[in-house]
Amino acid sequence: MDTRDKILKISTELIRKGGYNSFSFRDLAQKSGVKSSSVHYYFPTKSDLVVELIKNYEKSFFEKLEYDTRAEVSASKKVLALIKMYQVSLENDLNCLCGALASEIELLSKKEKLSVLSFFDKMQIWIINALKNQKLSSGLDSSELASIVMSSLNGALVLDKVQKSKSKLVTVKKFVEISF
Amino acid sequence: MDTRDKILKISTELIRKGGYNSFSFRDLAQKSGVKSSSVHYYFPTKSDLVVELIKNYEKSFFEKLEYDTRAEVSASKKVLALIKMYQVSLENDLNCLCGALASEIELLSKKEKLSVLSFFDKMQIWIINALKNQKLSSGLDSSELASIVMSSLNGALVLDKVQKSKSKLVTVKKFVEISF
DNA sequence: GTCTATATACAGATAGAC
DNA sequence: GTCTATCTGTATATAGAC
Repeated sequence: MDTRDKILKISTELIRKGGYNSFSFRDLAQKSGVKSSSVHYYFPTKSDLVVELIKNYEKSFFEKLEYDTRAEVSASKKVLALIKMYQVSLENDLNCLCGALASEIELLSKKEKLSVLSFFDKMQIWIINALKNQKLSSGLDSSELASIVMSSLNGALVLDKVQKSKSKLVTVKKFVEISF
Repeated sequence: MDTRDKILKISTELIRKGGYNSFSFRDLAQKSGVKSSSVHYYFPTKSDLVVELIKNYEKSFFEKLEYDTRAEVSASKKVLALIKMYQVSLENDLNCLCGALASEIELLSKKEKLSVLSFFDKMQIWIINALKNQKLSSGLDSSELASIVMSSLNGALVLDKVQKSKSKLVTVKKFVEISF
């Protein structure tokens, strides 16, 4: 992996652990084996770096999701693949990148905000699409159910990192299994 | 309000907007009309300040919740009062204090972590208790339903601040209304 | 209880050599 | 592409006067 990719990888992980203000160019420099001026060579400002890393995250997130559900037809199996991705995050003690940034959305620049928004809009569309033409046993329509899945998934990941013994992600999984 | 209370109020709001690292003692000083050394007079370290403000938040949060549900007997009405509190947060463009801190839990000191944990443990107990002896139409038991409510509530607040047009909190409300 | 003044460390960012 | 060196500003925190 070249220096640029190392910087992107390291900074993504740091945001997922502690948010936007939890790391500096010096941290990135040290962890990627160069000096901070070299980090600025690739990414003039922190905002440039963050915008790019969100785009990368979005791309690889949905590519993986598409790949993992390429053979699935049932709504439940598709959504379960999404949940699985959150469970992998939890196992690695990582937040969702955009979830972490969303909780400090007011501090972000316009471009950063729009990138975070794009991620969640895509996720919502993906879930709604997965639920299409599916008989739903609850009293919610597919768009509402998508909302609940998305909210609970993002909330559960954050809470499971705090309340280590009570897996809320597992409960979301059960909820999906019995709802559709 | 005296200086100490001002500092607590201001810092709570700042964390709810941008997290632990989004403000400094100088910010607090400026906004409360004193110098930063005076902030240190009340709270020697930032951690001292944060631990105290979490405790205050927890106390007033559950006092309000108890007060708002003092006359309610139905599980649904009780949980709706909790949801209402999140909706008020959203209207004021504020995260849940402990939600904001939870998403950067790894950066916190032991005492801070335990304070955040205490808040969510209390909330979980409160919801489970509200659901006690309630007939549930979904296939989840009361403790599982409490998990879903808690996760979706915390997730929805964060997401609603990003995706302004799609109120996920409203959907959580609808979910609770039809579930019990 | 609030101040001035300061210590020490670190932030984001840039100039210019190699 | 990476470096050294540096600018300017800010961070947490403390000493000591009033």
